[in-house]
Amino acid sequence: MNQDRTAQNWARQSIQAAGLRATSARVATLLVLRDSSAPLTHAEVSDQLAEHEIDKSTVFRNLTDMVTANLLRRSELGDHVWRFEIIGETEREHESHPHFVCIDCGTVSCLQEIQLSNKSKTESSRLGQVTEILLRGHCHDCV
Amino acid sequence: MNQDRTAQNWARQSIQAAGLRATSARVATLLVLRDSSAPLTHAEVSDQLAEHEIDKSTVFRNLTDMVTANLLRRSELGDHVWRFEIIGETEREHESHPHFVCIDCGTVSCLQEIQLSNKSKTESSRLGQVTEILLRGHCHDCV
DNA sequence: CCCTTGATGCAATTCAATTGCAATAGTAAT
DNA sequence: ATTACTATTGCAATTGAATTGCATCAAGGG
Repeated sequence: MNQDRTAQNWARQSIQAAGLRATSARVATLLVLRDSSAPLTHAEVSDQLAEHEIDKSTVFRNLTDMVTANLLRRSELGDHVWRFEIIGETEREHESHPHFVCIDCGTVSCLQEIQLSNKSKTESSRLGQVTEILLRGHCHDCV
Repeated sequence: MNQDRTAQNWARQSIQAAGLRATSARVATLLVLRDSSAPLTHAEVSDQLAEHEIDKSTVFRNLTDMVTANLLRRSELGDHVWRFEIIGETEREHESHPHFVCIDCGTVSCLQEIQLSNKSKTESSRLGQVTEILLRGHCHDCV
């Protein structure tokens, strides 16, 4: 209970800090994702929030709003379903570090510094300006 | 013309070798993908085949059939759209080359070889086995 | 407490993906 | 070349997630 109160305050503050109104639907959404160890699909979040009688279109809009506000990350694991997960406080600042996504469990890991070899840098710069590097594969827990 | 004939024979043989009937729709589909320097979406393939009066559901079924038959690779590059590309003869089916996706116009390009620096390789291998590398950014046309 | 404006619920819509089925066409056998 | 078998096709219809319109509601600054 006290725990819940603390968590709610945290959620409330996070949401407001991101410039959004701290509605009960958003607080509930954020807490669901906070308590999940893996990214959740829109449907999974919706299911969990159904008991709170929150409409799925509201869930959808809130998820995308919070992605825009940089509270959540939306990722695609290769199965054509969007998944959402909390972006940790510490990583929120530098948004452009490389990520490793496990295509089995969906876990997203942040890499400190990924460098391309010089040759690869040359080749990719011919195409454009690279702003994001994403590695996909199987994490050690899933292999 | 002679060129076309040769290409058609190649397509025909590839399809039959994969255990499928070499229908004109499949030959045309395979040639479209063969002549593309980047993976194409189902819609893009369909558009190109519209002049041959091939139905989009046929295109869809053929694409997935050829994926199953290991002639094509279906991949998801983070924008929630399936793309299809030829699996090169020399490529093993589980390996894929890196892609560059323009986050403005959505254009996808294939890269020959992207190498991570040694340090980065070490760091990523700590997390798991990397099977796919994806670069995102702004292509020259969009900057 | 009021007011403004963002957020919500519900219904409706969009759009790609997918399926059912009768007609058609590719292949191997004759 | 003809036949027979069945995979494949075209078309229409369906599915289902994603998305929007709009009237109503509520968060939070003043």
